Amino acid sequence: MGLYRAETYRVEDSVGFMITRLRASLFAAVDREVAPWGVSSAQAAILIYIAHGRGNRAADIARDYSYDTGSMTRMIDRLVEKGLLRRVRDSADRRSVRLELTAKGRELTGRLPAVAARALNGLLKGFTRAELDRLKGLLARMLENAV
Amino acid sequence: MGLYRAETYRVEDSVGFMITRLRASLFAAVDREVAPWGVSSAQAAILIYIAHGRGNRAADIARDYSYDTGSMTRMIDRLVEKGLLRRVRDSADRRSVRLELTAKGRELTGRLPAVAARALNGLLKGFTRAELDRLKGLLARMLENAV
DNA sequence: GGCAGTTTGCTGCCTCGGCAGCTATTCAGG
DNA sequence: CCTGAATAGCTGCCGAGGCAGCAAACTGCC
Repeated sequence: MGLYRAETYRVEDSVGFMITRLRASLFAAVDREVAPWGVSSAQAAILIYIAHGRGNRAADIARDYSYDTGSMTRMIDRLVEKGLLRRVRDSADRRSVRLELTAKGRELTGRLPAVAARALNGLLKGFTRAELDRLKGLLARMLENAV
Repeated sequence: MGLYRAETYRVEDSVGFMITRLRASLFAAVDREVAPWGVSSAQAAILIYIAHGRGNRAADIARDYSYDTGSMTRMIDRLVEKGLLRRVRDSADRRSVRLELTAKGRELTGRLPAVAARALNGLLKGFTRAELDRLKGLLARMLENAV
């Protein structure tokens, strides 16, 4: 019925296994670069999101990244504590908290996309543009199948 | 120089972002199925590894999954506590701990590959064998680039 | 206006995983 | 045989996420 079958299932042959290792390797590469700046790869992703202006409420980020709102609260706690982010209560919808980059946060965030691009390019060494597009197409189809 | 550039970097366009979401979705699907049996997707991966006989020491698993040995210790703690695994000190090399499935562990582990296959097939709906092979080939090349 | 249902964010509790530091054991070279 | 290096596992500490439960605020419908 499907491409994988229980009887022949091998961990090392699983797309899930490969994806898991790739993710770990990618995050580790970014972490190595941004750790001296006092942030982590996960924190960097949040900062980039806000800087790109795709939304600035915790709920926006949680939805787009399909993160848990509880995780978001604590993630923002850490970023606020580091002086990179500011919580501003929304006067129109008093449930919401608007997130704003501080000057320090903006300065740091400017350097982050280059790190992300470098880490990705490291994994994509030897790839042509067409191969990257093919890969993204396949991954996008898997994501559409995901709930 | 590379396929990704800092100036045009967009999170939603990043292979890293896609991989992260796919991994989360896959693990969540497995978790939903195995949670009633009292284990998690991460624990299931360990059990399958041992059942397949590719090694039965904590260090083997840590190396093959590139896990931290401290994480392994605690993971094994949880599996032992659930009565699925047994620690047996190796008499030949007294530093090592051999891991053995209990009867309960063997019984459970027999059902796990089917769950993994089902979850993967869910994400791969609509994929041909050739497309899966192409995807695995691209991911394998990225893994070779990884440290 | 009032009530039900939804959304937003927070909290406690849990698993997962990395890092650094430690002990015990084994191994390799002199 | 002895010393130094490598290996296996354990521990404390931390960040990351999911889940359930909560209060406050908003929305829609009557």
